[in-house]
Amino acid sequence: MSDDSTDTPSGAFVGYETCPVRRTLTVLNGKWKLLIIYELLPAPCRFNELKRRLSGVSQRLLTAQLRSLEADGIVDRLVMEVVPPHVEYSLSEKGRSLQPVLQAMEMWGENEIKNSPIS
Amino acid sequence: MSDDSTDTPSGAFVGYETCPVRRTLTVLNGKWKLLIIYELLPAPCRFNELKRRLSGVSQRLLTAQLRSLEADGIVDRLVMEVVPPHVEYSLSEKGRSLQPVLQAMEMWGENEIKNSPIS
DNA sequence: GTATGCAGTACCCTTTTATATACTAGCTGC
DNA sequence: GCAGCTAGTATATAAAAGGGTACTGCATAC
Repeated sequence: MSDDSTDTPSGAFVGYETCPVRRTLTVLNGKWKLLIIYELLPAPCRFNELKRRLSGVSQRLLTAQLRSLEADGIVDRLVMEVVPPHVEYSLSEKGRSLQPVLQAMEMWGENEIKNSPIS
Repeated sequence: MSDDSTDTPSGAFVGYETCPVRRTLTVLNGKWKLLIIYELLPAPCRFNELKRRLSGVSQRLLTAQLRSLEADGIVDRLVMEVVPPHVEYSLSEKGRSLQPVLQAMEMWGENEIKNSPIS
């Protein structure tokens, strides 16, 4: 693995520095990230409640994706030093600014469900 | 492996039948799918040109994701029986209707690049 | 005759995601 | 005392997705 200037961080698309869509997809790369943001849009949420609402994610993966979103400044993590532990996840301003993306997906999905219902 | 009603197709989110966002994310699940749609938005494109423009995808994966998008009715595949082979990929109406999603991502990415440039 | 382009397929390997379990630490409820 | 709650970490294993490269068959280009 040579460390030349064409290398991109793990999971990043070539050209993510200058292409807006590639940049966005690099940040949102991860199966659960958009869903996490979607669940946090209406209100902050604690870890276990988030896990229940996502129904299907393991705590291992949920932790990893939350940490990644936190590192990218999308999600804020507020730890209250009480017993039992209380950790609240919320969207940063940067995270909330993704709302139009989620909204467009929601609209497209609504149309899809109407036109091609599953059962 | 029991075949009860909670089973979902491979890659699908629990609740994709009724939740619009889960439904959209299920269709768009795949690292290159949104980027493929983005590249096809302005004009149809042939296989190898698409591969060059995506720069980073392997032909194996590009084929697989195009087939999946075709199965979901997002992309149309037009084969011209000539030598050398000429296969043109284009967006269906359903595919073009994803433009607002890409547009929202493009706008978010533009802002990101402006506020946190990489180099 | 060798090189290149097209649109893939076949084979193998690595990374990511999924599942499952055990463990932490203090507090509450029984 | 023991179980259960919180929000994780650690470990192991397995399945799924992603990635690299060689190869095809026919045609044109050199």
